Amino acid sequence: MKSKEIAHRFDQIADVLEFLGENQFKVGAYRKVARTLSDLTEDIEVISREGRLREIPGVGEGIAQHIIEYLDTGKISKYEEELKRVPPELIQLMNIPGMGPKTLALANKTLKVRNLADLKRVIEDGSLAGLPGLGEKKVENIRKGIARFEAVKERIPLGLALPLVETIMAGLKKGFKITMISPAGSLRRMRETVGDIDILVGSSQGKKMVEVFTHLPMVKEILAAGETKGSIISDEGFQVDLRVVPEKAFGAALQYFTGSQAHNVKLRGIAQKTGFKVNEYGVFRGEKLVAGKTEEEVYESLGLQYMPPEMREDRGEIELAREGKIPRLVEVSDIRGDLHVHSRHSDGTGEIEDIAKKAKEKGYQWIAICDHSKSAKYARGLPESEVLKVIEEIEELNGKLKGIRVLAGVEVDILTDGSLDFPDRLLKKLDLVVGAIHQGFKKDVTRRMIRAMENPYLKIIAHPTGRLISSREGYEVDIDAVMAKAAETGTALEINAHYDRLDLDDLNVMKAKKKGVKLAIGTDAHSVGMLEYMRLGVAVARRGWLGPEDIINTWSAEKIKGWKKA
DNA sequence: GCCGTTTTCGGCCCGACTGTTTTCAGTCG
Ligand SMILES: Nc1nc2c(ncn2[C@H]2C[C@H](O)[C@@H](COP(=O)(O)OP(=O)(O)OP(=O)(O)O)O2)c(=O)[nH]1
Ligand SMILES: [Mg+2]
Ligand SMILES: [Mg+2]
Ligand SMILES: [Zn+2]
Repeated sequence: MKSKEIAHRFDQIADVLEFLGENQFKVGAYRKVARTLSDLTEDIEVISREGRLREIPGVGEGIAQHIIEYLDTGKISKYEEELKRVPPELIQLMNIPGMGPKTLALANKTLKVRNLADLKRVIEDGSLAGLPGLGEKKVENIRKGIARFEAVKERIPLGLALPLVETIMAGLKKGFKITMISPAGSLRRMRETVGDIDILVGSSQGKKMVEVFTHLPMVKEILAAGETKGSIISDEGFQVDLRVVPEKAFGAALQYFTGSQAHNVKLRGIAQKTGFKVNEYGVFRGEKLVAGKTEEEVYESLGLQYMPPEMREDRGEIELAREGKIPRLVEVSDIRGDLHVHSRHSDGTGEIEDIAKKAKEKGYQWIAICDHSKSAKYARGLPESEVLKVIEEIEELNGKLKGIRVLAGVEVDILTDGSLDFPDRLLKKLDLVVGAIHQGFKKDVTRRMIRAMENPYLKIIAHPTGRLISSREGYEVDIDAVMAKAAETGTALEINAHYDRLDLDDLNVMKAKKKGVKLAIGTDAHSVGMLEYMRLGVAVARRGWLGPEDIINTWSAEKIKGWKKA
C-alpha cells in the first residue's frame, strides 16, 4: 500500500505547486500520476525493483526518480522545502468551494492569510472584498463555502444514493414533462461512494428545466442556475448537479457527464490526435457533427468499442476498447443465488421460508442461509444443536417449496487461533460453509485466514478485509497472501454486498481475478429487503471487470454444494 | 512533468456559470 502513500504525496505536491503558480500541466502531471498510483493493483515496490516504473502511464524520468527516492527514504527531497514553506492549514483552504489557488495565493500574498481564522478575519473586516478581481458577491460566496467546508460532509454510500436519485428524478418529472433523463457521474459508474448526485436531462427547455430543479422542495441552497445546468445543496446537505442538453445530444452528454474525468480527458485526447473534437454536444470533425445521439455512436465514431459505465475509470479500458476487447461483464440476471443470508435464527429478522420465496421472486434458483456460529454471541450465534435443527427445517422446506432450493449454510467464526468455531463433523453436514473474522482484527489475521482456508469444508471467506466504508479501516491483513492461498486451495473470496462493506472492493476484485481467485457475492442480508443489495455486489464485480465465469453465484446449486471437497 | 500512427519540442479536454469585466479570469463540472 506504499503506492497510496506516494499518490497522496504527489497530490500534496500538485496542490503546493498550483498554489505557487506553477505551470498547470506540470500540476496536472502530478495529479494524473497520483490517481494512477492509487488505482494500481500491483505492488509498487515490486514494480520499482524490477525496473518497470516507466511503464506506468504518466511516470517519466523525474517522477520515477521521486518514487524510487520515496521508497528508499520516505522523502522527495526536491519538494521538501516547498512542502514546509506552504503548510497544510494553508493548502486545505483550497478545499473551500469558491476558493481556488489564485484567490488563495492573492489573499496569502497581500493579506497574509495563512489559515482559516485569518481568512475569516479578512472576510469580516472587508479587506478580502477590496482585492483586485474580488468583490462583495465573491466574498459572500466564499463565506457560504466556508460553512459547507466546515460541515465536512462525507461522500454518500452508493446504496443510499441510488434511492435518492430515484426520488429526485421523480420530482423533476412531476414538475416538467421529461422523456430523456438518466443518472450520471460516479453514481452511474456505481462507485462505492459518490461525492454528489449527477443527473442528465435531454430537453430543448434548459432554462425552464433548471428552474424546476432549483425550486424542488428539497433545495436548501442554490449554487448555480444557468441555461444548461444547475447545482443545489439539499436539505440533507448533499449536492445535486443537473445538466440539460438538447435531445439530439443526449448520448454525447451522457458520455461526458458519466465520466470519469480521467476517462473523458483520455478519450478527448485520443479524439483530438485523430482529428476529432469531443464535447457534451457531440463528436465533431471540423464543423461537422459525426455522432451524439447515443453513447454507442460516440465511442464507435472514434474507433472504440462501447463499454459499460462501471469500467470508465481510465484503468486501461480505453486501450481494451481500441482492440475491441471489452469483456462481457457479469449481470444481475446471471446471478442464480445469494451466498450469504441471515435468518431470524441468528441476528437476522426474516423467516427462512420468506427469504426463499423472495429469492424465487428474484429469479434465483437457490439461496444459502448462513447464520452465525456459537462464538458470535453479539450476533446471537447458534450452538451446534440449533444448527442441526435449522438443517432439518431447510430439508423440510425444500420438500415443500417449488422452484427454489434452500442451501443450509453457516457463517462460521474464524477464532483467534485460526480454527473454526464448529467441528468438521458438523461442517460436513452443511451445504455451504462461509468463514469470517469477527474478533481479533489485529491479531494474526493473515495466518488465521490461511489456516481456515486449509479446511476443505470452508468454501468462502466473507468480507476479507473487514473494512467499513463509514467507520473502520479493516483488519491488519496481508490481502495478497490471502488471495494467493485462496487461489491455491480453490477457496472463493466474498464480495460482501452490504453498502457499508463492499468488501472485497473493485480494485481488490480486479487483483483477485488476476491471481486466479474465484469471487462469491453475498448480500449479508439481515432482512428480506436487504436481498436487494445484490445489485451493489454485482456492481463491484463489474467494476472489477468480472465476467459470469469469475463469479460462483452463476453456478448451479449442485456445484455450489460440491466444490473443494475433501 | 510527460509524451510521440503528424512531433524529442510544443503541445497537454472542453465548456458552463459567476462576477467584475469592458473582453475575461477564476472556479468548477
Ligand atoms: N471533460 C471533462 N469532464 C469532466 C470534468 N470534470 C468532471 N467531468 C464530468 C465527468 C464526471 O463524472 C462528471 C460529474 O462530475 P463530478 O465532479 O460530479 O465527478 P464524479 O461524479 O465522477 O465523482 P464524484 O463522486 O461526484 O466525486 O462530469 C473535466 O474536467 N473534464
Ligand atoms: Mg458526481
Ligand atoms: Mg457533480
Ligand atoms: Zn454475515
